[in-house]
Amino acid sequence: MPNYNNMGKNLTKRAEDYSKWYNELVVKADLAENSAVRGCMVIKPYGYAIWEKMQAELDRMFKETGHQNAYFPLFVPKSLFEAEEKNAEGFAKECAVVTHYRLENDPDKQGKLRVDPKAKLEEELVVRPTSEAVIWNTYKNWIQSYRDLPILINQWANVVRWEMRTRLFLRTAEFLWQEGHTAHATKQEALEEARQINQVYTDFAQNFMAIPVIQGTKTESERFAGAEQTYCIEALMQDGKALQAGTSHFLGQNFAEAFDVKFMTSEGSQEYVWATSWGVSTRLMGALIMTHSDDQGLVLPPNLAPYQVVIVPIYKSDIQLRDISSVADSVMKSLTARGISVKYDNRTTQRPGAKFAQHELQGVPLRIAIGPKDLENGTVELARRDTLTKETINLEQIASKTEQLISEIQKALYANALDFRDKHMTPADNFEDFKNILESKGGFVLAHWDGTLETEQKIKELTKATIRCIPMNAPSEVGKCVFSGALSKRRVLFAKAY
RNA sequence: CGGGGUGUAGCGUAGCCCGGUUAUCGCGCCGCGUUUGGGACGCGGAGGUCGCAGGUUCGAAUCCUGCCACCCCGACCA
Repeated sequence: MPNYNNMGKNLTKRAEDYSKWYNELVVKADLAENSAVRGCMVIKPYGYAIWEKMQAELDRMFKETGHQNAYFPLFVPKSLFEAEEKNAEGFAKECAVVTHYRLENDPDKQGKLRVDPKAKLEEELVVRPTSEAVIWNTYKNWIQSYRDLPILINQWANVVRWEMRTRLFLRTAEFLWQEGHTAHATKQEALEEARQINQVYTDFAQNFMAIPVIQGTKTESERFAGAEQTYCIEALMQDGKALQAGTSHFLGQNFAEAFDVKFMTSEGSQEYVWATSWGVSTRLMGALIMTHSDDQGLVLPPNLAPYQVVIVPIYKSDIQLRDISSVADSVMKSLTARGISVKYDNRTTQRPGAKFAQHELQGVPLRIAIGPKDLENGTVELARRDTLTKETINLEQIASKTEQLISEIQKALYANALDFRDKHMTPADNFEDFKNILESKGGFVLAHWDGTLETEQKIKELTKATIRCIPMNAPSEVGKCVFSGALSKRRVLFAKAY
């Protein structure tokens, strides 16, 4: 059993120890914990149930846009991995590599095993940090003609990136994600695919997770290794730091050239195919936690909650519990009939106060309490997690009221997060202001940039802020670079980032 | 991999500088009873190779050396 004592109460959200707050929240809300394996995490059942909700919705959206799921190997032979140079270079420093395939008894240490030196692999296997290499090597055999295109495939998988420093959900050595890999006959079609997925991610984040995001493109230095253009969505966390929440890449013909994937056009000529890849990961759960949580714990948008409503009985005797349970049962039936997910928490081992605290910590959107008074009056108590307010309503109203509140909460969470985000999106027209804003209130800073790598790096050096994206729908506006003073056509989005 | 910090029961900790009975306290856990509309209370109980390995000493959680793990800051990154 998790230790719920003093949970919530201890979570104080101060900027300087935000990471501690965040880590505690994750562990205490029973979502995940550090594993004994370096840099990896254990996703616990409640956390995984949230991930499953996300998967289901994304999967639905991908299929609606014509994609299919498939699965490719975990291991990438080194020679395949290095085929696309930029990509290989970009990931080289963080690869786990399999070099042997057998252990044997250690002759020097009783009962211990050692790697069998005779079992060295001819060619090392890289544990995929991403699957472009294996997939393109496979696509090569699938594509001959323009009639074979497009290929629109998504894979749900785990990947490994041997990061120096890890952080629950945000940056773990192994993480779960989906990665889409598509092949197209024309550049235009591939570009449209990358943009379409960016829009899918945006809709998902905003409508489903209630996380407002800014759509944009990455600067060259922040682009995915091997991509010609990277589209992204950027979200703002409550501590004023930005988080990249999802990316889709237009890969040009780089991978097609590297893996020799050609097709014959309807005119009979040979051409390289055009590619995209895109992904979101369990990092999105980090975004969820850091966007909506408060000092009482997690706050879940109803769309993502493993159960949207919890019913807590309050009773003195077994007979009372029986009566309450029969009311709870009919409430559950009427809610379930409307597609609302409900859990009846009739554990006899916890008292009501402890249950209230636990469900708040776990972010259950609505709580219904039924006690002796309610039995007498034909009422129930309905409490909202997001506002922490309670009201007593008549039993007959419960289903309609609950349904209404669920959609209200979903909207309210988005509206609140959007309000916070907008209040932390500040224009800056000179470097002094720029620095001050980053120091004092944080968040996104909208500033003119001269478009050079030097300026981008210099600003990063001086302020730790990076260009999160060049916003997609930004109006063009003539101005001067906040750092160099050179001419600029539009503002870009700066922030300190995770 | 560089800088800083921390390892004592499931969790959080006191003790360490200045070595000395049976290692402190809270939570949690187990039993019994009373409780149950916001994290219950009483009584009783279990639980520890003080991160690991050496060394100094009559004696080490405490001092010394080495190693390991974790956390924070940097570099890197979904």
